[in-house]
Amino acid sequence: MINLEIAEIFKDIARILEIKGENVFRIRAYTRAAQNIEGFPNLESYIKQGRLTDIPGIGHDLSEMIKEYAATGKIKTYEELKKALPAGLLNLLNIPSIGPKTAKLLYEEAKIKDIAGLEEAIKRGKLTGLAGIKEKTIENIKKGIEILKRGKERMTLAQATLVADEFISELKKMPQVKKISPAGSLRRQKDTVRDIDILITSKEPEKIIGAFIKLGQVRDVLAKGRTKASVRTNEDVQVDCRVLEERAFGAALLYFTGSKDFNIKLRQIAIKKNLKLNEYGLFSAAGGSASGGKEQLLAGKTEEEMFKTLGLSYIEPELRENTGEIELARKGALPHLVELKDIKGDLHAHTNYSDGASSIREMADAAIRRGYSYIALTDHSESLKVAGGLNTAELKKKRDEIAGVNKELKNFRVLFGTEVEIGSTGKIDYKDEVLEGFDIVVAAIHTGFKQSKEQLTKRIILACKNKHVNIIAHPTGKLWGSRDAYEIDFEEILKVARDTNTHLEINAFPNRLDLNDKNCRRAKEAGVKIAISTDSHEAKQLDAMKFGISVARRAWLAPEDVINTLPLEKLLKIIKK
DNA sequence: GCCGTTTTCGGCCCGACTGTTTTCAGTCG
Repeated sequence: MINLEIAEIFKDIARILEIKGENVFRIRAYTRAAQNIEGFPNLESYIKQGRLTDIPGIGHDLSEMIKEYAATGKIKTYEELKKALPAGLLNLLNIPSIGPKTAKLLYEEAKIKDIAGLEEAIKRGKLTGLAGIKEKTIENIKKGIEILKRGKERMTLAQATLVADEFISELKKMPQVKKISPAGSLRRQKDTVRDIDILITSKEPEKIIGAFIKLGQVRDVLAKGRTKASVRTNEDVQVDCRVLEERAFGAALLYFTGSKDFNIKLRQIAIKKNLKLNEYGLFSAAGGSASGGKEQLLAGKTEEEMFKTLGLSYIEPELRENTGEIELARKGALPHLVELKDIKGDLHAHTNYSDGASSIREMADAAIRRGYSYIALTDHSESLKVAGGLNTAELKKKRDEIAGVNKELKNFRVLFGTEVEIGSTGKIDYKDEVLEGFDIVVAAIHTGFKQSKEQLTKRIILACKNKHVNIIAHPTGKLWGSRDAYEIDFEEILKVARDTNTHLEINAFPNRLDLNDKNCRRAKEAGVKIAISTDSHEAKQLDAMKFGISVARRAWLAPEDVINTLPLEKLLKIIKK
């Protein structure tokens, strides 16, 4: 996608400028622009409408570059800059412990042009003698190359939650630990997480840090100080731990939850109010050395008082990305975000009729235990043979069994559903008279991902136009770690979905999380309502709902944006086409 | 290079840890 391509270019430009030792603010501008552009899958429509400078961090120059890339596939400034440095040199910056200064030194003083060259130079002892580089630094570079080569991708939110829970439950056992909380992107509930931050309050930081680096899961200690340490686990996950005093817990939580951009914005607000914001608290600025002015702690214990003192209403962690939430917090106009307890049922789940492991009754019981009042059991349709798609005879049997279960259950309803195939031409694989018999129809693409953007878009649009299709499941087909999203004209699909009263799904299954937060926010803005569903293939998996909620909250969804927050009668009414 | 509820020019977030240094630059988050 064009936005990702341009984001990569801007990141590259930033790195080239870093090595060249350019103005740090100019570098930051490119970095920030890259981050923000990544979040605009619909960049083309912004270009068409001449709205590029509406994107935060995009001003005159960068908007020209974006237009240039869209028109010619190249950015002249970038092509020029690239000539200045060997292509492989930027890769050195991917090595932990090597930053722009070191990369520059290695290139200028040792003629190192890429990682292979660096390894060769280390072997031959060519690095010794370079200014500021001694044994320890060389060791760290070697380790850094190792780490890079083992190259862990980001974890899914579910995996990160698991790792963090493990660490937290171990550390909680220490009597010195007062408060403990995950922070960072995990607390912001991003769909994937690179490393894990854990925040602790205690009067005895050394003891905590000492115990932390000795935990069973820890393989390497990357850094260790009095109040802070970084380790890598046996599974190659980096975990950072930071210990502070209790009176700074709110300030620290705010700071370590981020995002970086959010923090910078908050500090700018503090400065304007003549205050200083750091991880220890919010302070009135020192009155200057002449007055011997002491800075005074105004807030720090809780996040709530931090926000309040900054003149903002409380901003939920999932929103903290500096994409407009701070401005709304200033006006007290933030949306009320959907919560797990708002969910009344699951609208996409499988049973042992197709490829699931649990029976109809087991799925119903599991849903009841979670406080739901309905569940749609949406087994695969006939053409998806690999997943045991149901033929007409099997459908009848399933419908009868559901009717029986519904008779037994009070205040709960099992919906007779299906997940149908959107064929390679957009055709649904059950006939209309069969589709009519379902309470709810979920449609999805499981084959033919390699088709062109136009074809894939057309398939989904045709599915939306089918009068029996209520929900498009996992609309972009992304599978974390194994399959990229297929390309679709999302804006076009949103229009048709809205006009045909078709709903899009947040598939809450941990390696899907599709729609993602950004697409989902676009859907809300376009007036498309969302279903959050787990796609469970076993009763226990209904618990994945919480990850779908995370996506929804990051997408700014309120309960009224989500159809399965509705009671059954209203739900059935609203999905009618 | 971006940006403005003090500004269209002059600012631009802040601190811990490391390794190499005798006071700090580089890296990281």
